[in-house]
Amino acid sequence: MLAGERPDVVCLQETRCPDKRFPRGRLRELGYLSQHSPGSRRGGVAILVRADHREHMTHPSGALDHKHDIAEGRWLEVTVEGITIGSVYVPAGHTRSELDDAGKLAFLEAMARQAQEEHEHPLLIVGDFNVAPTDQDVYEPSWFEDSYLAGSVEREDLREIMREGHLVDVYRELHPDDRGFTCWDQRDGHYARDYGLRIDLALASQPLASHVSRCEVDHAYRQGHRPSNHAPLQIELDDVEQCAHCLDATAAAGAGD
DNA sequence: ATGTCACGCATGGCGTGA
Repeated sequence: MLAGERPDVVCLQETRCPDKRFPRGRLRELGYLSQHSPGSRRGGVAILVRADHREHMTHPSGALDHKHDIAEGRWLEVTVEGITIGSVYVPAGHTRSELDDAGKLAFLEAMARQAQEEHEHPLLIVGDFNVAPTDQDVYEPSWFEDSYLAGSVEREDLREIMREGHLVDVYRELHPDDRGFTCWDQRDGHYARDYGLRIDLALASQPLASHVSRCEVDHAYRQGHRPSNHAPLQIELDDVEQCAHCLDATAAAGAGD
Protein backbone atom coordinates (compact mmCIF):
# COMPACT_ATOMS: atom_id res chain seq x y z
CA MET A 1 0.00 0.00 0.00
CA LEU A 2 2.81 2.39 0.92
CA ALA A 3 4.75 1.41 -2.19
CA GLY A 4 1.67 1.53 -4.43
CA GLU A 5 -0.80 4.23 -3.45
CA ARG A 6 1.78 6.40 -1.65
CA PRO A 7 -0.66 8.05 0.79
CA ASP A 8 0.50 11.29 2.41
CA VAL A 9 -0.35 10.14 5.92
CA VAL A 10 -1.26 6.76 7.43
CA CYS A 11 -2.71 6.43 10.93
CA LEU A 12 -2.47 3.00 12.54
CA GLN A 13 -4.17 1.58 15.61
CA GLU A 14 -3.44 -1.60 17.54
CA THR A 15 0.11 -1.92 16.30
CA ARG A 16 0.49 -4.50 19.07
CA CYS A 17 4.24 -4.50 19.06
CA PRO A 18 6.94 -3.19 21.38
CA ASP A 19 8.73 -0.11 20.09
CA LYS A 20 11.86 -2.15 19.33
CA ARG A 21 9.98 -4.24 16.82
CA PHE A 22 8.27 -1.31 15.11
CA PRO A 23 9.67 -1.41 11.54
CA ARG A 24 11.13 2.12 11.37
CA GLY A 25 13.94 1.10 9.04
CA ARG A 26 11.69 -0.61 6.55
CA LEU A 27 9.32 2.38 6.60
CA ARG A 28 12.24 4.72 5.98
CA GLU A 29 13.25 2.59 2.97
CA LEU A 30 9.71 3.02 1.69
CA GLY A 31 10.01 6.77 2.08
CA TYR A 32 7.97 7.28 5.26
CA LEU A 33 8.70 9.02 8.54
CA SER A 34 7.10 7.29 11.49
CA GLN A 35 6.05 8.03 15.01
CA HIS A 36 4.99 5.16 17.31
CA SER A 37 3.41 5.15 20.74
CA PRO A 38 3.55 1.51 21.86
CA GLY A 39 0.76 0.09 23.99
CA SER A 40 1.37 -1.98 27.07
CA ARG A 41 -0.30 -4.98 25.44
CA ARG A 42 -2.76 -4.80 22.61
CA GLY A 43 -2.87 -1.09 21.94
CA GLY A 44 -0.24 0.97 20.19
CA VAL A 45 -0.84 3.76 17.68
CA ALA A 46 1.39 5.11 14.93
CA ILE A 47 1.44 7.81 12.29
CA LEU A 48 3.38 7.51 9.05
CA VAL A 49 4.08 10.62 6.99
CA ARG A 50 5.49 10.51 3.47
CA ALA A 51 9.01 11.86 3.67
CA ASP A 52 8.51 14.70 1.19
CA HIS A 53 6.44 16.45 3.89
CA ARG A 54 9.46 16.47 6.19
CA GLU A 55 10.00 20.22 5.96
CA HIS A 56 6.35 20.97 6.65
CA MET A 57 5.53 18.99 9.75
CA THR A 58 5.75 19.33 13.52
CA HIS A 59 5.07 17.03 16.43
CA PRO A 60 3.06 18.97 19.01
CA SER A 61 3.93 18.19 22.60
CA GLY A 62 1.50 17.59 25.42
CA ALA A 63 -0.96 15.81 23.16
CA LEU A 64 -3.96 14.49 25.06
CA ASP A 65 -2.23 15.08 28.35
CA HIS A 66 0.56 12.52 28.13
CA LYS A 67 1.08 12.85 31.87
CA HIS A 68 -1.74 10.36 32.16
CA ASP A 69 -1.02 6.73 31.37
CA ILE A 70 -4.34 6.68 29.61
CA ALA A 71 -2.85 8.11 26.41
CA GLU A 72 -0.03 5.56 26.26
CA GLY A 73 -0.41 3.66 23.01
CA ARG A 74 -3.75 5.32 22.35
CA TRP A 75 -3.10 8.81 21.05
CA LEU A 76 -0.58 10.45 18.75
CA GLU A 77 -0.81 13.62 16.73
CA VAL A 78 1.25 15.31 14.09
CA THR A 79 0.81 18.53 12.12
CA VAL A 80 1.43 18.17 8.40
CA GLU A 81 1.07 21.04 5.94
CA GLY A 82 -0.82 23.02 8.56
CA ILE A 83 -3.33 20.28 9.37
CA THR A 84 -3.20 18.51 12.73
CA ILE A 85 -3.91 14.81 12.40
CA GLY A 86 -4.63 12.60 15.41
CA SER A 87 -4.48 8.80 15.46
CA VAL A 88 -6.64 7.45 18.27
CA TYR A 89 -7.49 4.11 19.81
CA VAL A 90 -10.20 4.70 22.39
CA PRO A 91 -10.27 2.10 25.21
CA ALA A 92 -12.97 -0.45 24.43
CA GLY A 93 -14.35 -0.58 27.96
CA HIS A 94 -15.27 -4.13 27.12
CA THR A 95 -16.41 -5.52 30.45
CA ARG A 96 -18.34 -2.38 31.24
CA SER A 97 -17.13 -2.75 34.80
CA GLU A 98 -17.04 0.50 36.74
CA LEU A 99 -13.25 0.75 36.28
CA ASP A 100 -13.22 0.13 32.51
CA ASP A 101 -16.18 2.36 31.96
CA ALA A 102 -14.57 5.19 33.90
CA GLY A 103 -11.36 4.76 31.89
CA LYS A 104 -13.16 4.93 28.57
CA LEU A 105 -15.28 7.90 29.57
CA ALA A 106 -12.27 9.74 31.03
CA PHE A 107 -10.46 9.18 27.76
CA LEU A 108 -13.38 10.51 25.70
CA GLU A 109 -13.63 13.52 27.98
CA ALA A 110 -9.88 14.19 27.61
CA MET A 111 -10.42 14.12 23.86
CA ALA A 112 -13.26 16.62 24.18
CA ARG A 113 -10.98 19.02 26.12
CA GLN A 114 -8.26 18.57 23.52
CA ALA A 115 -10.73 19.20 20.71
CA GLN A 116 -11.95 22.33 22.48
CA GLU A 117 -8.40 23.66 22.84
CA GLU A 118 -7.67 23.06 19.17
CA HIS A 119 -11.04 24.01 17.75
CA GLU A 120 -9.63 26.94 15.76
CA HIS A 121 -7.03 24.71 14.17
CA PRO A 122 -7.51 22.52 11.08
CA LEU A 123 -7.95 19.17 12.77
CA LEU A 124 -8.59 15.64 11.59
CA ILE A 125 -8.95 12.86 14.16
CA VAL A 126 -9.08 9.31 12.82
CA GLY A 127 -9.06 5.89 14.40
CA ASP A 128 -10.97 3.35 16.43
CA PHE A 129 -13.40 5.25 18.66
CA ASN A 130 -15.06 2.10 19.98
CA VAL A 131 -18.34 3.99 19.81
CA ALA A 132 -20.97 3.64 17.08
CA PRO A 133 -22.42 7.16 16.87
CA THR A 134 -26.06 6.21 16.14
CA ASP A 135 -28.26 3.15 15.59
CA GLN A 136 -27.63 3.52 11.85
CA ASP A 137 -24.04 2.49 12.62
CA VAL A 138 -24.98 -0.85 14.17
CA TYR A 139 -26.29 -3.88 12.27
CA GLU A 140 -28.87 -4.87 14.88
CA PRO A 141 -29.40 -2.00 17.32
CA SER A 142 -31.50 -4.01 19.78
CA TRP A 143 -28.51 -6.31 20.43
CA PHE A 144 -26.31 -3.35 21.29
CA GLU A 145 -28.75 -1.29 23.31
CA ASP A 146 -26.77 0.46 26.00
CA SER A 147 -23.71 -1.73 25.30
CA TYR A 148 -20.18 -0.38 25.66
CA LEU A 149 -20.02 0.22 21.87
CA ALA A 150 -23.36 1.94 21.50
CA GLY A 151 -24.34 3.15 24.98
CA SER A 152 -26.05 6.47 25.49
CA VAL A 153 -23.27 7.75 27.79
CA GLU A 154 -20.54 6.90 25.27
CA ARG A 155 -22.55 8.45 22.45
CA GLU A 156 -23.09 11.62 24.42
CA ASP A 157 -19.34 11.88 25.11
CA LEU A 158 -18.65 11.43 21.40
CA ARG A 159 -21.15 14.19 20.57
CA GLU A 160 -19.38 16.39 23.11
CA ILE A 161 -16.05 15.87 21.34
CA MET A 162 -17.70 16.86 18.06
CA ARG A 163 -19.42 19.87 19.64
CA GLU A 164 -16.32 21.15 21.45
CA GLY A 165 -14.09 20.72 18.42
CA HIS A 166 -16.71 21.75 15.85
CA LEU A 167 -15.97 18.42 14.22
CA VAL A 168 -17.85 16.68 11.42
CA ASP A 169 -18.23 12.91 11.01
CA VAL A 170 -16.73 12.82 7.54
CA TYR A 171 -18.00 9.43 6.37
CA ARG A 172 -21.57 10.12 7.47
CA GLU A 173 -21.50 13.56 5.87
CA LEU A 174 -20.56 12.07 2.48
CA HIS A 175 -22.67 8.91 2.83
CA PRO A 176 -25.86 9.82 4.67
CA ASP A 177 -27.68 6.62 3.67
CA ASP A 178 -24.97 3.94 3.77
CA ARG A 179 -24.13 2.00 6.87
CA GLY A 180 -20.40 2.07 6.24
CA PHE A 181 -19.44 -0.59 8.74
CA THR A 182 -15.73 -0.80 9.53
CA CYS A 183 -15.56 -3.60 12.06
CA TRP A 184 -17.04 -7.09 12.22
CA ASP A 185 -17.01 -9.86 14.79
CA GLN A 186 -14.35 -12.46 13.99
CA ARG A 187 -16.83 -15.31 14.13
CA ASP A 188 -17.75 -17.07 10.89
CA GLY A 189 -20.36 -15.42 8.76
CA HIS A 190 -20.46 -12.02 10.41
CA TYR A 191 -18.49 -10.24 7.70
CA ALA A 192 -20.24 -12.15 4.89
CA ARG A 193 -23.64 -11.08 6.27
CA ASP A 194 -22.32 -7.57 7.00
CA TYR A 195 -23.05 -7.94 10.70
CA GLY A 196 -20.83 -4.99 11.43
CA LEU A 197 -20.40 -1.73 13.26
CA ARG A 198 -19.15 1.71 12.28
CA ILE A 199 -16.80 2.50 15.14
CA ASP A 200 -13.78 3.67 13.10
CA LEU A 201 -14.36 7.33 12.40
CA ALA A 202 -12.77 10.38 10.81
CA LEU A 203 -13.71 13.65 12.49
CA ALA A 204 -12.72 16.85 10.69
CA SER A 205 -13.02 20.44 11.84
CA GLN A 206 -15.78 22.11 9.85
CA PRO A 207 -13.79 24.19 7.32
CA LEU A 208 -11.50 21.21 6.70
CA ALA A 209 -14.50 18.89 6.23
CA SER A 210 -15.60 20.88 3.18
CA HIS A 211 -12.30 19.90 1.53
CA VAL A 212 -12.83 16.17 2.01
CA SER A 213 -13.59 14.91 -1.49
CA ARG A 214 -13.69 11.21 -0.72
CA CYS A 215 -14.08 8.92 2.28
CA GLU A 216 -14.47 5.17 1.74
CA VAL A 217 -14.19 1.95 3.69
CA ASP A 218 -11.46 -0.07 2.00
CA HIS A 219 -12.70 -3.64 1.86
CA ALA A 220 -9.54 -4.84 0.10
CA TYR A 221 -7.97 -5.20 3.54
CA ARG A 222 -10.68 -7.64 4.61
CA GLN A 223 -9.58 -10.12 1.91
CA GLY A 224 -6.95 -12.80 2.14
CA HIS A 225 -6.00 -15.17 4.92
CA ARG A 226 -7.14 -14.14 8.41
CA PRO A 227 -7.41 -10.41 7.88
CA SER A 228 -7.94 -7.82 10.59
CA ASN A 229 -11.52 -7.59 11.82
CA HIS A 230 -11.41 -3.88 10.92
CA ALA A 231 -11.33 -2.28 7.47
CA PRO A 232 -9.48 1.02 7.04
CA LEU A 233 -10.98 4.33 5.97
CA GLN A 234 -9.45 6.12 3.01
CA ILE A 235 -9.74 9.89 2.92
CA GLU A 236 -8.89 12.37 0.19
CA LEU A 237 -8.58 16.11 0.69
CA ASP A 238 -8.86 18.64 -2.13
CA ASP A 239 -6.98 21.94 -2.29
CA VAL A 240 -5.18 21.41 1.00
CA GLU A 241 -2.96 24.49 0.62
CA GLN A 242 -6.00 26.64 0.00
CA CYS A 243 -7.72 24.98 2.93
CA ALA A 244 -4.82 25.58 5.34
CA HIS A 245 -4.70 29.18 4.15
CA CYS A 246 -8.44 29.68 4.62
CA LEU A 247 -8.23 28.16 8.10
CA ASP A 248 -5.31 30.40 9.05
CA ALA A 249 -7.40 33.35 7.93
CA THR A 250 -10.35 32.08 10.00
CA ALA A 251 -8.17 31.65 13.06
CA ALA A 252 -6.69 35.12 12.60
CA ALA A 253 -10.17 36.61 12.23
CA GLY A 254 -11.28 34.74 15.32
CA ALA A 255 -8.31 36.01 17.34
CA GLY A 256 -9.16 39.59 16.38
CA ASP A 257 -12.72 39.42 17.72
C1' DA B 1 -27.45 -12.69 18.80
C1' DT B 2 -22.82 -15.39 18.84
C1' DG B 3 -20.27 -20.18 13.84
C1' DT B 4 -13.14 -16.41 16.30
C1' DC B 5 -8.74 -15.43 17.60
C1' DA B 6 -4.32 -14.66 20.18
C1' DC B 7 -2.50 -14.31 24.31
C1' DG B 8 -0.99 -15.27 29.17
C1' DC B 9 -0.29 -18.62 32.25
C1' DA B 10 1.56 -22.62 32.13
C1' DT B 11 2.31 -27.18 29.42
C1' DG B 12 -3.21 -29.02 27.68
C1' DG B 13 -6.52 -26.31 28.16
C1' DC B 14 -8.90 -22.40 30.19
C1' DG B 15 -10.07 -17.64 30.95
C1' DT B 16 -9.76 -13.18 29.00
C1' DG B 17 -10.48 -9.21 26.01
C1' DA B 18 -11.42 -7.59 21.53
